[in-house]
Amino acid sequence: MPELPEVETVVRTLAPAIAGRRIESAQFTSKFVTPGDREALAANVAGRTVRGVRRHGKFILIELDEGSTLSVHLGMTGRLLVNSAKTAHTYGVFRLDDQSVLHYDDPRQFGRIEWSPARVARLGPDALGIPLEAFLIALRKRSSRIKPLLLNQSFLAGLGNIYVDEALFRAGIRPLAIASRVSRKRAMDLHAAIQELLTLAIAHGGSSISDYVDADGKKGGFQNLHQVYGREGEPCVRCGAPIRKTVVVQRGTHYCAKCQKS
DNA sequence: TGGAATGTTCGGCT
DNA sequence: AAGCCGAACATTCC
Repeated sequence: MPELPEVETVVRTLAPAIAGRRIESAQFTSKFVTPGDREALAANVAGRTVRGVRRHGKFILIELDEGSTLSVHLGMTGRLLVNSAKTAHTYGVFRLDDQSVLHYDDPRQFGRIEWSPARVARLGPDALGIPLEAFLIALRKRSSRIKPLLLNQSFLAGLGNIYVDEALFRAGIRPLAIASRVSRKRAMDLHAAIQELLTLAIAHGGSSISDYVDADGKKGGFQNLHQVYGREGEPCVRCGAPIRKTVVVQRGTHYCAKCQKS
């Protein structure tokens, strides 16, 4: 479910529901989602008050008392839902002091709920708001292919498979182009494309491809505005040529062979 | 039935 | 040493 726009939408819908609330109790029931001592984690969370909810890349950071932070990564199919019905894949339950309940659901269990994990510290700058110059300098230093690089969360945090394909299309760059060899002009276009794309996607509540919903259970609408992702064989919105689909680093990759250059 | 799905990590190799 | 690649994690859906 989750790339930066979806995670941001979850944060925005979650924050008003839980900020200022005291967590009466927590319960975790998946050894994958909550590795290690689940009961200790639950005990640590219980009794604390939610000071705020933030995001870095695809991580949701729930700030608790005394500067402590609970991090939630939604993986592929994770959901944080306020006052939803429990399902067969509910692996986290938070009871709040206003009698509301926050559920963490995740069929594939690729998501993680952890206490200030080290991997948050290893994240690169957030994709939304990275300064142009910093982006240009970082790109010039890398000899790897542009798509894998943009998917690398320690390089840039927040983009995933959908938004990388969409951003590269908007900037006219092939997914396999070498990062350091992208012209300054196209690199500037890519930076602008990423900012515009993420901003627009957030305004539409994110993309609901299969089962993404926000904390209130509402779907996003940005999937209707995708220009290449999920449009294999359909005409390019710019030139009319059919959108192609290949595999790059084990991920489905969509692009227009005519509009995107190496 | 096999393959693909919005993600990340790890081991092995170069 | 850094970077690339494939496999693995668990489940659902077509």
